[in-house]
Amino acid sequence: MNEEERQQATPDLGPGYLRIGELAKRTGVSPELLRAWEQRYKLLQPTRTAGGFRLYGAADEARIRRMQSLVSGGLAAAQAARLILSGEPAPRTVPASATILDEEAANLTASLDRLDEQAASAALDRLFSAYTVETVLQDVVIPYLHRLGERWEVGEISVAQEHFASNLLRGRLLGLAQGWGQGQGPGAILACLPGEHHELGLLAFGVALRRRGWRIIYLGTDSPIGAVADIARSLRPAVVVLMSMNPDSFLDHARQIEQLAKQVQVVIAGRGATPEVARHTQTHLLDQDPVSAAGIIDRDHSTRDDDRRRS
Amino acid sequence: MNEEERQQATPDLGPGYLRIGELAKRTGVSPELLRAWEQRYKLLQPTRTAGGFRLYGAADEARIRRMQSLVSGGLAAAQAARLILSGEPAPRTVPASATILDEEAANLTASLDRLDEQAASAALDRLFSAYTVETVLQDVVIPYLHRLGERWEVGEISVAQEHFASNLLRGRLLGLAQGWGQGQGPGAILACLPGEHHELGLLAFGVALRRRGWRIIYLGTDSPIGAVADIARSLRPAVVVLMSMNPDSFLDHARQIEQLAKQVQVVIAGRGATPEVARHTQTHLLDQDPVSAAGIIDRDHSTRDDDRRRS
Amino acid sequence: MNEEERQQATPDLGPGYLRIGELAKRTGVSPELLRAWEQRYKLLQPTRTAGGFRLYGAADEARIRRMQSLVSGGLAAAQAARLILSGEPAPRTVPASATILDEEAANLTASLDRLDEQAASAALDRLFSAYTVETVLQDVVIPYLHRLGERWEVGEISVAQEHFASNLLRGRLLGLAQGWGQGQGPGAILACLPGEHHELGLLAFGVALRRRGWRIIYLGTDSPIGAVADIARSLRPAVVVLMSMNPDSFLDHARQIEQLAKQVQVVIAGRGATPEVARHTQTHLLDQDPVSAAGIIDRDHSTRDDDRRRS
DNA sequence: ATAGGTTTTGTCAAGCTTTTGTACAT
DNA sequence: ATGTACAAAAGCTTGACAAAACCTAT
Repeated sequence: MNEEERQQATPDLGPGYLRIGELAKRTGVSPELLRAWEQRYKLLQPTRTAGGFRLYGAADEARIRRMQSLVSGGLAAAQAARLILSGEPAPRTVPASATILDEEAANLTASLDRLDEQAASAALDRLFSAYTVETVLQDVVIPYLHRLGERWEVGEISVAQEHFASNLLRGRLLGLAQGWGQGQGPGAILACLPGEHHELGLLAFGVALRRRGWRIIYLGTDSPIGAVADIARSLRPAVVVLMSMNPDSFLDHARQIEQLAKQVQVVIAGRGATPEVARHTQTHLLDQDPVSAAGIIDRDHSTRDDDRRRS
Repeated sequence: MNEEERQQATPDLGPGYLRIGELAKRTGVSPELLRAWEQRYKLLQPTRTAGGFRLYGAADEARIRRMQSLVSGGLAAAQAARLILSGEPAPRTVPASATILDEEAANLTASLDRLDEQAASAALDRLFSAYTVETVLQDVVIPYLHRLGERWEVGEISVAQEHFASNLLRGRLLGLAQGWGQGQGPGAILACLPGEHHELGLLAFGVALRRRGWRIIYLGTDSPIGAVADIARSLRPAVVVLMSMNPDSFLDHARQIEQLAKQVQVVIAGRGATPEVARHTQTHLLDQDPVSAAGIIDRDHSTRDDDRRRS
Repeated sequence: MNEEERQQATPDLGPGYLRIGELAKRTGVSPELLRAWEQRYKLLQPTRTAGGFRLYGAADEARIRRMQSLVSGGLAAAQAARLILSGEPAPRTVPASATILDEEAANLTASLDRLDEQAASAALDRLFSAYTVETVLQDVVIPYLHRLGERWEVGEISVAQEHFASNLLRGRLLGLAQGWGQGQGPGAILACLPGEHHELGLLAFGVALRRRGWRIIYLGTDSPIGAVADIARSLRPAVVVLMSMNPDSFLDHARQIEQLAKQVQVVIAGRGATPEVARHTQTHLLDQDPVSAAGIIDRDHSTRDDDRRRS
């Protein structure tokens, strides 16, 4: 049974539709205990079938969940029941959490390794709800990608695992990227050089930059310089970021890049972006991790802006 | 047989065209069970051939599928049938192929009603990953909050349910709000007037405004005007937004608000923000839903900005 | 009288006047059965020669073909005949109010062309909130992608526009894909062959298949067959889908694919998947649009499942 | 928690009828 | 060509049954 069906099956009206077994399965409270709570505290008053079976409704389910949360919060069952029946709001308990970061990071690695999408997504959810996007990217995602590359090179990991993990992370990053073209902030065009198909780092960079209020125009993998230049001319972004893992990629298109750099600020990134390449192409070099890089670009731009205003 | 032919073969009108074997093949429910459901629950009322063979129509097929979904969702057959028969006033209503938006929205409501945090979070996850933040806020969250309020007034919903839902949604909105003070965009100070404890609308507004690149300084519920004014003086935001559900709240602090409005653009929002209040306090009125409101504020600000540049 | 003579003996009484034997040969329905249908259901009312021979026209042939299609679609003969005689033109599933659909589709195209992320996202939101996922994919996204390809070939569109649009759509599809590895349904491994970097079609297929309850393991672009095989061995999916736009891609790996096809059902798709390739590699061919293809795979699997259970 | 009894629900079987494609005699 | 016959396939009704789920009470 999949989740949607189960949820569909819970209409929020009327007399009661769930038999005790299903209610038990849904809430995790045993049928015996459900009957006990009914008898002892009158917590529930299910309707009955002609034959005598109990039938519970959505309100009953809510009451049970409330009961669970109160009891697990330390209240005695009788008190919890009284509280619920009196209609008082619950004192909410806040589960405090300590250093989940490393734990969840390990979790994520393990989940991705065994192609368990659900577990990996859950781990990412927990991470994103406990830490800032920047922290998760910088301390979990990027390091993970590095290790993924290394493990792949050593043959510790199959291509399939690598693909699976990349695709899942790409999906999450694109989720964070949603709407990153909106707004009034400075614009940035992001592109991978022709032949380059690794885009996760660039995506992470884009997300981090967006978080600082920038407007992102994302061209993605394998983008011809000419196309980037066209767009740059019409959109006049504050910066163009070109990424490649291979230095030769940059050198092969050195002339075009240099040309582009005369019209707009061009920044090069990725393992292929070396000081030498930057010198050759008259561009700026970005060799930090994506999140720091976004910080630097942002700072740079604002100070330059400030200077302009001052003068 | 290909798909089109099969669909062609299922006209959705009239007396019925499928014999029991074919219906069984299509739905995966055995002929015996189909007859049992008919006899026991009157779930189907097929027409008959002269010789007595049952003939089913598309509506019957839909009913069977609904039945399957409910039963696989844990309902007992009798209850599932009752539900289907009760919820079907029109002979031919919409087949359950609703869009994900409606489906998940209904899902969210049901989950929140029965205090099922996990299911509610999952529904929100699906919504946020399938739709823009703006759409989810405008078409799901805000309408839900309205209905929540109405249902609460009518007593259709318990205090616990209302608290549960509010807290969960607040958590999600705060998640979206993460890092919203960063960046270079125009700043906005958001605050609820003293005594005002409803902040969800204001949060949604903040999120929408952030998505347009603004920098949000959020003071939250029950904020003294003096504190707002202090911060406004030091941070010089482009706009200050004051919210309250109660007109008197505004009027009680009219003088302070008017004073504040002389130093910075002040906008009032919430059900308590009436044209009269705006006139009294020399402020601007924002009476749309939070997402549209954010759009208006943003547009206003950029045009004013443009004008300034032009002049 | 031999065949030729018989035909010669049939003077042109006008276009399309057929005697029963010829009609039988054309439609594959035996003369006896044709007469039976005429008598029992009045399905046909052929004119007669002076000697009493039946003469059928084109309309009769059409009726027979319709009858065949309906019957092979599961209808009983009597019902099929009734349907045909009732004179309705095949109640096809009509796309609801095609106007909004087309309008928003045009909107989407325009937005994407001018790199307006916000507008494009909004258009997609409206589409997804008004129509089924299947409808939007089949009637908007897939056609759009086709046109995109064509326009790109003709040079009507810049590479940058193509990249931008692809990335945005990919983001949305991945959003819909969220959680698609979960659940209990049959599993499918999806991969593009080595060298193939177009994945949007495959993503759409995955989304559609997920909507039917399948569990998706997505390997994405440029996946070595070896990796696919590894995973297939350990996960034992119900089907493996390989996609490529280039027939040579398939042929280059024909041996590996054939090997894989011995262990698990392999289906090939994409423009490169030709009947010839399928024969060569002992795989099944999928040449419909992604959404229909998902339907076919799903039906195939359930019927095969049924058969197995029955035997 | 267990024991002993009841309800619910899917499945099966027996004996008979209808439907439908095909065969045969005139 | 016609009309009738026939047999396989598919269906109908009634009745029964057993596993699963549920009840009460100890």
